[in-house]
Amino acid sequence: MNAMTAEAVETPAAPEKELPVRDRVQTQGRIFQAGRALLAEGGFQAFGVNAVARKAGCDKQLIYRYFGGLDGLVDAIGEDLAGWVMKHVPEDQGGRFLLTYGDLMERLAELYADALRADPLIRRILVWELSESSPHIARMADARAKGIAQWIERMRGSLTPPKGADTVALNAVVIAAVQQLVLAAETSGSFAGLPLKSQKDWARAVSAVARMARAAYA
Amino acid sequence: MNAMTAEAVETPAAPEKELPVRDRVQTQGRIFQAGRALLAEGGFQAFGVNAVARKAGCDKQLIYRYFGGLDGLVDAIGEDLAGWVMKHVPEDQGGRFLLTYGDLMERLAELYADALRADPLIRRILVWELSESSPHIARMADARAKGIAQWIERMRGSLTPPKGADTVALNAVVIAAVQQLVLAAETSGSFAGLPLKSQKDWARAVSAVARMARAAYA
DNA sequence: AGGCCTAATCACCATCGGGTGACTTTGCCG
DNA sequence: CGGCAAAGTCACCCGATGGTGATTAGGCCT
Repeated sequence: MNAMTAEAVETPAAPEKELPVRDRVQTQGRIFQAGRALLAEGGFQAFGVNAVARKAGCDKQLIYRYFGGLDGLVDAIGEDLAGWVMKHVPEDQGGRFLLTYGDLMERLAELYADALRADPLIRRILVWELSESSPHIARMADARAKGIAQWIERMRGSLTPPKGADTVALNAVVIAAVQQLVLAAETSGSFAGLPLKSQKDWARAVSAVARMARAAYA
Repeated sequence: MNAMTAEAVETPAAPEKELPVRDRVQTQGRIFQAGRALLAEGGFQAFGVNAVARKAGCDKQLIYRYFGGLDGLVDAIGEDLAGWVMKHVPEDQGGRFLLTYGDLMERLAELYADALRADPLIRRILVWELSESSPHIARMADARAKGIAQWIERMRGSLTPPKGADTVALNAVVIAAVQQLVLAAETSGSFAGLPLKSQKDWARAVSAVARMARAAYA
């Protein structure tokens, strides 16, 4: 600090030093975003106190102070993602009329695939959910399941499924297929011989899901 | 060591000490099995040189000597699992006739679900594949994809799919749905509101997949 | 100016991870 | 018996991790 008296005055424009902000909410925000980014980029493996602090450009102690540790940070991120389905899956019907329950399922597959493919963070969290079972994760999964259910409820409108169709199970299957395909695509770029890279690949995959969903309700 | 002269002779029956085996192949086997078990129980997170050595009851150095490190061990395990699909999915038709392509897909879903549910190790590896992409993992995934393709080829016999059906994509979707459901069941016990615990739950889920698969080929 | 609250950092701890070189034991073979 | 190669163990190194107590530095208010 005393070195600034003589020579540092020659560079008054604060060259690189990114001085600490000394603003609690802003620092909280930086930590939060660092956590999100880290999770989105490297998954839960790259997620740790030290890594987050490094990325946020502050001391890890602050993570404990402001979030009560990693668990608290995860909770905060999870809470922020609670309404993810509603936020990221549009409610309109994209100009189409949903005349049948099959139409609805087809649209669900499309939208869900698009939403997942557009959001790295949620993909990582989905994988995380498969890797271990902790309270936070369970809560997040639960919130998402409820969100999906609500979304379907809203989109359904007055449509009624054919008698004898197990809509809960069929919904789950459609969602499961889409989800697995998207997750697998990230690391391997294909699944069971089906390439999943280009936009055309995805059109093909979604079309297959749609065909099955539609047929199941015919 | 010199303490054995006077007092240790009173316990000649080797009470607890599990002396080292000094048999290379057997020790290799113990390491191998320890790796498998560790992977099956705790997933790739619990998998490490120290953990394997601990479980195998030997020094970790031997892992480097006999397998060339963790990577080598993973390769060995992966190689052993190469023909997994063929080994664990029966070839017969369980007394049924597969009259249509839809029958085939339904049977595929059933068998694949059973096989996955019966094998913790393969489930962990599947999750691992979603979590990161390393050469080993890629090789394992590839081998499995080929195995599935071969199995279908064999089961198919002389059945021909309807014209206009994208069999590769439809296969992938069925496999994807089953896989996601099985993996999700392990940690959360349900998926998108569909419970996946009891045998009845599974019958319901597989039935939904089967209905969709069958319908898609109708 | 002095004091005070608090944001932020520093220094440190124990632990565990992967990895390596030197060492000891054992059985076998001439 | 002597010795030698193989099986196995020990003792380290290094870096990174989660976690904590003490300390510094900055703004604000009287």
